[in-house]
Amino acid sequence: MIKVEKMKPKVICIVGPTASGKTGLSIEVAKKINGEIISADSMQIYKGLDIATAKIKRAEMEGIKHYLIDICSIEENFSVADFKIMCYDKIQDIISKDKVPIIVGGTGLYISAIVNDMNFEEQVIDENYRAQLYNLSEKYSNEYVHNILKKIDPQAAANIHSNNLKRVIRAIEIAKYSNKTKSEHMKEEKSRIDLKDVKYDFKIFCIDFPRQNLYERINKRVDLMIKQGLEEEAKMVFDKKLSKTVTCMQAIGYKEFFPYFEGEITLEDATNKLKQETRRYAKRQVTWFRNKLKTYSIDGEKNKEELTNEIINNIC
RNA sequence: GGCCAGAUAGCUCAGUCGGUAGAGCAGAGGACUGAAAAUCCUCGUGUCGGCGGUUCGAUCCCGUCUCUGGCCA
Repeated sequence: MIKVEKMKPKVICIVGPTASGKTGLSIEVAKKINGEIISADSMQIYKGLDIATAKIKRAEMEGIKHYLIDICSIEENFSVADFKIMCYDKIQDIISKDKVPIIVGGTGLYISAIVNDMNFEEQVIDENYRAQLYNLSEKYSNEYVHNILKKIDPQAAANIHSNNLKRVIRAIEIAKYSNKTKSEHMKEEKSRIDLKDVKYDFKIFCIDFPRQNLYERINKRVDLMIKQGLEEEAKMVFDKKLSKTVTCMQAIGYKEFFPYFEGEITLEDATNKLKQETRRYAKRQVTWFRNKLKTYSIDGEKNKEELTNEIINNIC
């Protein structure tokens, strides 16, 4: 008896904390398996944010096609929901060309959205309502807003700490503007994954380093960024005087320089702060990969060729 | 050489009127579904510089030594 099963197309994901060498490795893998690369990086989406985001340069691509880089201007809004739609489109495009999609990036939520086929419905974001909720928290307390959520979605409220205002408010918004609450959405997703009702066969590789080693790489890379002109890029962002809610104001590599531009700290202080923030970010990334994704761990200290072979051996 | 002030967590320091100690920072772990490079939660045992003395008991008092600052020669 031969069991005939329709094979799902394979999609390779290469994840890892910042400065782990994803970019270089992904090029090698793409060359070997006739692949094309989709970036899963919440900041490389934006045009003009180049040095701080360690965006790949044209010359480094070695002819491999890259998608979802430089698709928004700094002032535009972009979210996981947009990413999910676009990324699924690109996956389909690449497969239809008989090539292998390789998703490469460090934004854990973006990877999860793809791998778990998260469902984002059409939704309007009501800035006024959001502001109203923020006002309530200031006027009364975080607990006050948390209590509002408790009434409409107790399960979500139990999962979100009352101080995590951003999340609490979002959960309230979901309940108000969609026909389901947040916890109902999540239940649905879970059952979909349990039924393995996902379109692709995702193979996720995570580049791991001993922490100390990774931190050294980060420190070195920040120094390199400075040499490449990070200060100027940060000044460009600074001079735009954007509101704090604009995405690029959250990127690591700009806001750390602002006190320096204001004359409050030295360049050295700013650089050290930047290194520290990057290290902390890497730690959060590692936590996500470790606990949210089922990854195949590869040792970042091995050379690119070895790693490429390891990946290829594991996808066949 | 003399005088003074220090020496306590990886760092900066607080404190114990004598009952073996705690903040900030650093660091670690965790959460995460439309801002995610964001947002949020949890975690503090260290010969209280060495050696003696006083004391039931010393990180605290006394002596001495070492080291680090400062001042005077």
